[in-house]
Amino acid sequence: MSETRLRADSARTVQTILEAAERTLNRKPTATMEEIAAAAGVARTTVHRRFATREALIAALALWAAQQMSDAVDAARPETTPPLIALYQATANALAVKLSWGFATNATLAPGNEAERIQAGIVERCDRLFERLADAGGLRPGVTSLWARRVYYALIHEVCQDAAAHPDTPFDADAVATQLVETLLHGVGTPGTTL
Amino acid sequence: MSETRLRADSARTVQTILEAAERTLNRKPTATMEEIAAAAGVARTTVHRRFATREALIAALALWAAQQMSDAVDAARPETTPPLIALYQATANALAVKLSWGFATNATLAPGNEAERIQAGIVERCDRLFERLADAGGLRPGVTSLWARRVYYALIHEVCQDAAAHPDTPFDADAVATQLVETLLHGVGTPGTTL
DNA sequence: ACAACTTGCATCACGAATGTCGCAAGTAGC
DNA sequence: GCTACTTGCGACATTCGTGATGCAAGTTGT
Repeated sequence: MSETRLRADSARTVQTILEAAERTLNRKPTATMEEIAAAAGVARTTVHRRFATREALIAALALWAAQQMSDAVDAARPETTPPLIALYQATANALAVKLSWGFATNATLAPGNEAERIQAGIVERCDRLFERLADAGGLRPGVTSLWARRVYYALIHEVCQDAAAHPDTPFDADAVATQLVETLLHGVGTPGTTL
Repeated sequence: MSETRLRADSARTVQTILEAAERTLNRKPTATMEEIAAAAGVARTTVHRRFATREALIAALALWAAQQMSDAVDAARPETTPPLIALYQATANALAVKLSWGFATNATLAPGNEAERIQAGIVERCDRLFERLADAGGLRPGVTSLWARRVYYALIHEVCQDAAAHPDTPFDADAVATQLVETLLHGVGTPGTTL
């Protein structure tokens, strides 16, 4: 386990490649190593020097993004802050990250991946947040914290998909987070309406 | 434009291939023609005889699924039935179809595709349904019919993803549709709660 | 039974993408 | 300035998926 010392430019190259990979794969998930390298402004062989295989590159990308997402959620202190406040904060933070790392956060990973473990950790904290919300009487009767989280995830996904489809229009994370949480809690219907 | 007469077994083969393609590609979107052919119990060359290219196969698959979905929505008479009733009916019908044709309804198509036009038609009818719902006062102020439809689609997608992940557990389309519409209209939160 | 059609199988050509290597040139760090 | 590291470039082998073709065998429909 000898840690090879890296020169400064080397670390920068890795960053550049990861960012370019995200950009490229987000637009076109089947993009080749060639295209990714071109987007990063480096030769294809250089990419292979840093990431032995395509799979390794994507794994590194997913791990990097998962770390960012985990930090973004933690920044909302979901365990201690009042549930609704934490929910809003975590949403705004997560949206910003997911918008920048759309591909990396959705990438299909090989089982046993490190990124998968981190994502599982996020889901866990998210579930606990909704449980706290439920305990505080914030969830309608009949709604489990698990279902709430699934709906929550679905809304985040939808919002990011839409934002990615319109890269020209500006994205106000706070406004979108507000609308998202509002919809999550109250839906789109008039309070009285029912089947 | 001479319509070639087909023998009965030929038509059956096409059906078999399409169903096998759906099954196979749903589990593994990158599956090869070889794997699809194997799943259909035919030789790879036979698949190529029916569908010149892989793209053509997927296009046919998407078209087939889009037709089914369109019919499923129409069966709810979304233009004439009271909005909430139509919404529920269309949901239950659509869920059943989307569960059987998960890959085909999500497949990325080449622009100008026939299936894409049908899907656009569905979206249009769906939007009109939500507009009717809005006109009837069924949507909260501030909620546009477009946002309502986006949330609706997101919920459908989420529910089907989850169902596909647990193929062993039975799927009660009616129960799920009820929960889905309920959540769509009222969200997961307690009525009074707000930010 | 006969003709037309369809399928399976083996084979081939082709292109695309991946991954590896060696060498020359350039750059960071001391 | 010297050394060690990194990069770009060109070349190569390999693998994989696609698509086409010819032929023998089997099936359908009449």
